[in-house]
Amino acid sequence: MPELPEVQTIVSDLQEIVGDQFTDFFSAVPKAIKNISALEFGKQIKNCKVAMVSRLGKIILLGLDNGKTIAIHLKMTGKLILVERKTWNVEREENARTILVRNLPKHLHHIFFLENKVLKFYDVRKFATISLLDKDEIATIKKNYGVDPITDTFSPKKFSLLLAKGKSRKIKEVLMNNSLILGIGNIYASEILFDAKVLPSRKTDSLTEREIKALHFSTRKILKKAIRLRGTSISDYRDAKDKSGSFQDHLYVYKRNNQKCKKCDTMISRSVIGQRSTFFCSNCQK
DNA sequence: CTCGGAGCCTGTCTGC
DNA sequence: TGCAGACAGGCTCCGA
Repeated sequence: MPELPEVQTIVSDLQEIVGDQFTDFFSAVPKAIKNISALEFGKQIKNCKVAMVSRLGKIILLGLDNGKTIAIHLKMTGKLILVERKTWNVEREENARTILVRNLPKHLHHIFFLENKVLKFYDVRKFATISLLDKDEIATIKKNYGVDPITDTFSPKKFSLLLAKGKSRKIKEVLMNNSLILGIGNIYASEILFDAKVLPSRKTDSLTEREIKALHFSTRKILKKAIRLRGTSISDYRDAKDKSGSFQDHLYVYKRNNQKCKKCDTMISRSVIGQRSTFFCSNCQK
């Protein structure tokens, strides 16, 4: 579901829980908790304060005051919704738990109770994961991860080097490869390629200097615009306040196959690259 | 090593 | 109306 702009939006919303303290944790789908049992996870985070909320690629990181970090990956359909604690209209934890467990809404799989807030974790397809990591484990993930495209480290020169590492693979696969560039998923890959006027099936080693520059520029432009618009809500993405983003109104190609290109009236095409649907304008993109 | 394909899950939509 | 099949925002694992 969420790509970099959506995760970034959620991370901004979650700044509200910095300084707040976990009081309880409930999981209806314990399998989603990866490196530890749900019970142990709950025990370990109990009474910990949230020291910081950040993002590593598409992974949401809740840094705790005991040095550990809760790492949440929303995958396709994960949703984090933050509500005021008083919304539950109960005074005691036990009451909240009982009421919740008895009337658990569909797809609400995990609940983080904090002193002032409740963080609800929904996930239709059960792909999303939660882990509790120490500093070394975070470092290992970082080591295998590429560059974050909205940071200054992502220079045109750096981008060229990454493309060279991508060898003769298709440009869309390289854009979506997290060991090279972080956070670009299926929606933004198609949109970036349209903006840069490059066909998704082009091999990286066939790209001209000018096209590489355009791709670098469009990557930042599209991602930043999407962050400004608080993400793309195609079906079920919502931010942590349960509101839709609005980038879906600015899509040029994604899921617009058999509709006219907004720039040249050519029909938008769909193909499959790396098992993923790919959308492009065969006239605008070369 | 790289690559393509299956798999994880559930829901929705399409076409027969 | 029913039902099978395709498809969905991500990523990992497996075998060739």
